[in-house]
Amino acid sequence: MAKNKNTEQKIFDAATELFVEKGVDRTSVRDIASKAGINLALMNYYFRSKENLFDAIFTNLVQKNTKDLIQILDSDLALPEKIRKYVSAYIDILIDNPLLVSFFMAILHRSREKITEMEVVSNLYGREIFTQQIIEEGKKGNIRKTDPSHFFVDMISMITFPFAIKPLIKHKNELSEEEFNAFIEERKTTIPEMLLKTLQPCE
Amino acid sequence: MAKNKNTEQKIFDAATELFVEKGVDRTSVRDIASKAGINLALMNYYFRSKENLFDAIFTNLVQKNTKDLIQILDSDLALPEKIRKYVSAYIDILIDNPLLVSFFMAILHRSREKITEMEVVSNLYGREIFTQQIIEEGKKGNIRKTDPSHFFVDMISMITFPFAIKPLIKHKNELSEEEFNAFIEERKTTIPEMLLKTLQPCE
DNA sequence: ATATTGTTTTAAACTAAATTTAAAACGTTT
DNA sequence: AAACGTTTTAAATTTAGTTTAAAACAATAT
Repeated sequence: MAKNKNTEQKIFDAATELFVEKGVDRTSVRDIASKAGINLALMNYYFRSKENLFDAIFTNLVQKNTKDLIQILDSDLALPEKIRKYVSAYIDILIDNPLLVSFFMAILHRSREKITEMEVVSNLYGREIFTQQIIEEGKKGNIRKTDPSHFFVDMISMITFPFAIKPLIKHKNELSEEEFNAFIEERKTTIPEMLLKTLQPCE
Repeated sequence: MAKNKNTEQKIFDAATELFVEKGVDRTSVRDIASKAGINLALMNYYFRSKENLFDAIFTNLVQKNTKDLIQILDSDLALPEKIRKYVSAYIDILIDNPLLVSFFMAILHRSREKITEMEVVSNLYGREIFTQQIIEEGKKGNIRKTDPSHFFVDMISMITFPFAIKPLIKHKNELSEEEFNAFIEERKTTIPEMLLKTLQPCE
């Protein structure tokens, strides 16, 4: 009974480490088995396939890291504060978890449709409270009338995409790793600035 | 002599079609050979590897489609007009070439570094004239002083990323294919609006 | 016209990786 | 300790990409 959980966990842990280290595709099931000190076939016994194992790890990783994000969107903070916090928290997560970015890329690559089926991801998108908040504030005239679906897409695009093209940004701006991180840190203020400016009612 | 070009082209065409249809990873070299009606080994004879064939197709595709984009950025149009045209042209390209998006994802997935080495892609990024224009206009006080590298990243993020997460957007907003395209069409105006608003000097 | 040389094509082999199978080992329950 | 379910193992199978060695073909020189 203890051994049971143990083996499954050993596979999970070994795979996680290797996936971070070498990327999903460059990690073979044999690598995982050898690192976990188990037989090759056990990977298929516990997780039906490498793909499945990947999903399990990804789901776990997203779940752990995105609770806060959802809480922020669903909170009763005022829009400016909420947006600043959200952007900042989201960026911190992506800085701390390079794995998350490459996993996301891996999924978008394999089959873009798949992302829809993954509840953990789907859950992050289009929170009702935040959507309503933008509509309400628009009605009240506190902000310019804004389509929440565009606004949300704008926001997550500006947060996420730069991580996807990190090597390109580094190369084109001749940034070291630290300088890239500084660049990203700057975005914690530039992105909310831009978003809030669009929301301004003043013409 | 004719046969020569013929075979190479047949491989190229068959691979392109299959890559669109099933994605790069789910297309085997045997599929390509069979569709092109050629022997398996010819794929390696003409293109050294599947990866190479992929690169050839991608490079060709990008080259064909991005000449206009570069021209717009390098033109002497005023900023507002330039931004509107660029966003619109870029979106049109991505609507017309779903392959471009999935290829881009494929590359970012395999090795994010690779994108840096691909001149066709690297060329699109950080055009000197556009960068200078933003700095100059800032100095003249025509626009708010703006960091061109952030501005450019914001722009391409908002243009590109929504295509990457198309299934998620469709699903969450319950959009049909046509409605998604309409949504994207709207972005031809919302994105420039947002970008131009950030540039406004008025405080 | 035929031999030589270079190019293109073929069939078969090789390699590496994921997955499946069938049986052995282990534990629990009766 | 017998029977049953669970876990583990070693070996086989399958699927891909790539390589090899030779055959077919084409062009040119003898």
